[in-house]
Amino acid sequence: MSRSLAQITCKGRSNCFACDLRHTMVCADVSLEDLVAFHTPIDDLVYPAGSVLFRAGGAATAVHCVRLGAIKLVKPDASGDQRIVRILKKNDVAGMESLFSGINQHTAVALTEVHSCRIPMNHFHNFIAQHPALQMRLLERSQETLREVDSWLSDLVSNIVPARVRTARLLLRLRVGDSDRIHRLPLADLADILGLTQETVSRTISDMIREGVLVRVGKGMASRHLRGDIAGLTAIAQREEA
Amino acid sequence: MSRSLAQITCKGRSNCFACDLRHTMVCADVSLEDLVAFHTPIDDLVYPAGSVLFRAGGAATAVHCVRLGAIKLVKPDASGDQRIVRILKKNDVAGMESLFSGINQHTAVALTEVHSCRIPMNHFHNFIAQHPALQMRLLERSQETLREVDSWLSDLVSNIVPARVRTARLLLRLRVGDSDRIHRLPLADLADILGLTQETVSRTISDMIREGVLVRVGKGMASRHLRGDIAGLTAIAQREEA
DNA sequence: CGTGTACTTGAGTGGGCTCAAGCAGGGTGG
DNA sequence: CCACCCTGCTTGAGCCCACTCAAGTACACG
Repeated sequence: MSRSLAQITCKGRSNCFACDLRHTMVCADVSLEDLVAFHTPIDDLVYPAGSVLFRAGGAATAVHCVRLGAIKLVKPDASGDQRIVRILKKNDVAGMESLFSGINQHTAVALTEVHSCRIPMNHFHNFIAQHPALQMRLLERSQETLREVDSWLSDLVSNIVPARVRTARLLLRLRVGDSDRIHRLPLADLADILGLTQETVSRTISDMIREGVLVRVGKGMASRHLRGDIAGLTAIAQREEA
Repeated sequence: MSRSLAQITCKGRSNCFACDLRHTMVCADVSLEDLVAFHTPIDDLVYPAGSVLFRAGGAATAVHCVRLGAIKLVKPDASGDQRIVRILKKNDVAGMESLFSGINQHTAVALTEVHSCRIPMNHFHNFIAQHPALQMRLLERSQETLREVDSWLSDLVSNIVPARVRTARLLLRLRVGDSDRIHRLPLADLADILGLTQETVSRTISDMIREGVLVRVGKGMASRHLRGDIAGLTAIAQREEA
């Protein structure tokens, strides 16, 4: 089993070696030999926007490493209606939360086209068990996620905080990198994140556009981006009545 | 280093061997010998109700294993005011979220008298590094916490859901075991969890008492318990207009 | 017995929800 | 190319739940 790395071209299968995420993802801290043995059953998949990766309540058969695009994790509340609890981007792993329970906690829906590596759950389990360094990495990641969710809780969904402020906070989190471009999710999604109605979010954003804090980029409704006055948004986000 | 276990009586220090939590906590999956070496620097502490175990933003010097009582984790939001993001009970570990960052994410306040084992952070770190089984356990725990927080998000703080419903859901989570007794936190705490005002929570609970879904136990305000009609509360929690 | 803390209750207001109509753009089929 | 619809968004009118402000009560403690 000592074929050269270059030989590992995988038809329909993922190629961890060519992956630019190699050092930040699951694979990091793992030797190349192990990786060769590991990566065999991993599928390299493409999901169109809107498709469902897995559904809450179903058996968790795999985890997905996101290599491109964004995914929303939706959780049904005690009375049935859905709530977005997290958004996954490049480098995130979907399905980790079912690692031990075996049952999906969330429904995962692709927001954009998504490229992901699908790792069968039992395979993943075995692999983790054999690589302590990986365990630490996953633990660290889990804690990161926890921190993220904590601030969603305190920043985004406090009813005590006015809709306008929370919306500004969310928009700031949807920046692409450090630019002033902002991902424009469908209203329904923004509403499901903030716990507001579509109408309220629409009004709030329209107001901001009128004030010039936000600018529509392009003109069609197809444009999934806004341009934002970051300083202005930040002021609003801190309740400084911009 | 082979003194008998019984000899290890620790003045002011914790005694893991006598601990009834031995098999559910950090210590589980670890050999007794390792434990002897490990437990030396662990302090066995008692915090009175209301005291602060650690403060958000400060350096994380230790983790606390809760052996008795309850702790609230409070997180300051982007504009300064505080929000309760989690409640820790027996068997939970406070401070885990600073394991990698080194900085406390939350302020931890004792809700009741709290008995905890204080494990210095660097010590904890070393110990984890040497015990893979422990890593897996911590990972599992971290995921559990994540699940917990997710349902706080979807069940408790959706503004879309009326205050009455959310309050019922929270009360159900504050049951002691499977009984009909319910921990009665101060109004201010309930409000900070639900993202409501004290007045609203007070009115909601008073209504439930009038309807008989809740019953005050004892009479003084010192009583930190209620008795609840679980079926009734469950109905309300599911929006079935009970 | 007075003071403080926690809770209760009331009156009035307002932010965000509901219901509902209207609009834009982008497909699709004729 | 236009007519059509369909989905996503906007905007308005009215209402109601929960907030605000404020006064009042009950118990706990010194």
